[in-house]
Amino acid sequence: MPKVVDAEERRVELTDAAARLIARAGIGAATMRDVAAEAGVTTGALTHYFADKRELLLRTFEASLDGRRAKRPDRDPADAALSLYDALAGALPIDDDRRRHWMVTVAFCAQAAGDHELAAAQRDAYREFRAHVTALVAQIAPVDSPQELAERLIAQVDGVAIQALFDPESWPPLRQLAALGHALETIRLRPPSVVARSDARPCIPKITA
Amino acid sequence: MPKVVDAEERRVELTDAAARLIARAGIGAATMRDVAAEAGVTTGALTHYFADKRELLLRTFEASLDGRRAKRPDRDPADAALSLYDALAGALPIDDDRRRHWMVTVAFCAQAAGDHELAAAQRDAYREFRAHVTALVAQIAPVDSPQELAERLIAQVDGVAIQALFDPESWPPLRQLAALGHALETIRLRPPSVVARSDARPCIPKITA
DNA sequence: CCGTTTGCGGAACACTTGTTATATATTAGC
DNA sequence: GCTAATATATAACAAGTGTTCCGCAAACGG
Repeated sequence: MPKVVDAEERRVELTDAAARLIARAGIGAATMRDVAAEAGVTTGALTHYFADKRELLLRTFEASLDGRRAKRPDRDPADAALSLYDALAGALPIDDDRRRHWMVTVAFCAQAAGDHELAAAQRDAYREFRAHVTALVAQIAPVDSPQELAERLIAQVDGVAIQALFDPESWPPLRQLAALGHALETIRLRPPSVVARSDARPCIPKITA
Repeated sequence: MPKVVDAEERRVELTDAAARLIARAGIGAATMRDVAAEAGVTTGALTHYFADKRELLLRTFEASLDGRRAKRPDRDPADAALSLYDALAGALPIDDDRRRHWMVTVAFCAQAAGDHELAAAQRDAYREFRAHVTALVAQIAPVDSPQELAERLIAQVDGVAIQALFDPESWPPLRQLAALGHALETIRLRPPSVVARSDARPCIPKITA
């Protein structure tokens, strides 16, 4: 056997370069040659690890997802409130990493239009995220529909993220986090069942009017 | 003078074709020739009305914005609540028109990465929308910060829209409108006296920005 | 009716694209 | 050291790209 090289690790390096390039110069600048150059190789290496550009893009998106998941701080799994906060904060473009992931996501969405398989990947990623947040919400607040509450939280965060992406001046990180904090307050404030429960984990103060 | 033709109207026809194509097959399929074909002309006509492809894309985005604005039902301007509902519902992909606009927006965002001018156009469009919604909110609910409430409403709607775009099965129109309705309830449920924002302690872990 | 100006089809151009094929270097097992 | 297999550089290719240019048809002002 020849030169030993972890193919999967190599793929990560390449998709990382692709992500960097996409975030910096847009999907239009992400040509095969340029991605290869960004990774410090040539197209020969690229085609060796990816069947075609479409697969490169798909893997780049998935690798970006995995990267974000891996970067979630591992907290005490019993503390669902903190985990929920981490999950939602992970979707805010408040540092280069998260901003990069959002750029990749936007580029991927644009490419997914008219491409059934890419669209399915995007949809499934969202569904998984929703399931994750829903489970956390269910642990914290036994509302009648944890899924709807989770969707509301995700929508809130994503909406802020979209605006922050192209108007960072109006949305400095602290402001984004403040918006997230406000959204999380609703867990304690709105559902009457939660207000009644006094044993709810008191990470966020219960506000009594 | 030669054949009389309203240049601006012609441009709208062309950008309309571009928008249709982008929504149907993605930004990648929106080549000069294909856009021309979609409009029933050739590239000669396209280049006659737009300096280059970049300008075509920019105008397509702006035309899509204008088109949506024009399609807002003109209600009694005194009824700010209805106007607010219209404005927000206009951002939900609940019919072909609105879905088309969202597809154009996503494609535009993807292209705006790394392009300062396009990014500015996207940002300004958002800011204008925010100002509009803020004004309506201020008319309805005299909260301490109508802008923050407006931002929250917009974020909620946009977040739902993003998810609905690529997972329409999970987000039929009625469900999207239900989410909007729920978001609007907060205006009446949380009057300024109850909000009590000043003493809301953020007992949430800090994240380095 | 004529000259001029505009609208636009159509082809040509220069270049970039994704992809494929080939050559070379590198390494593991024997 | 030989062989075989892999990793990657390099070059070539065909298709498609945005853009430019030319030419003709149409229609207004005179």
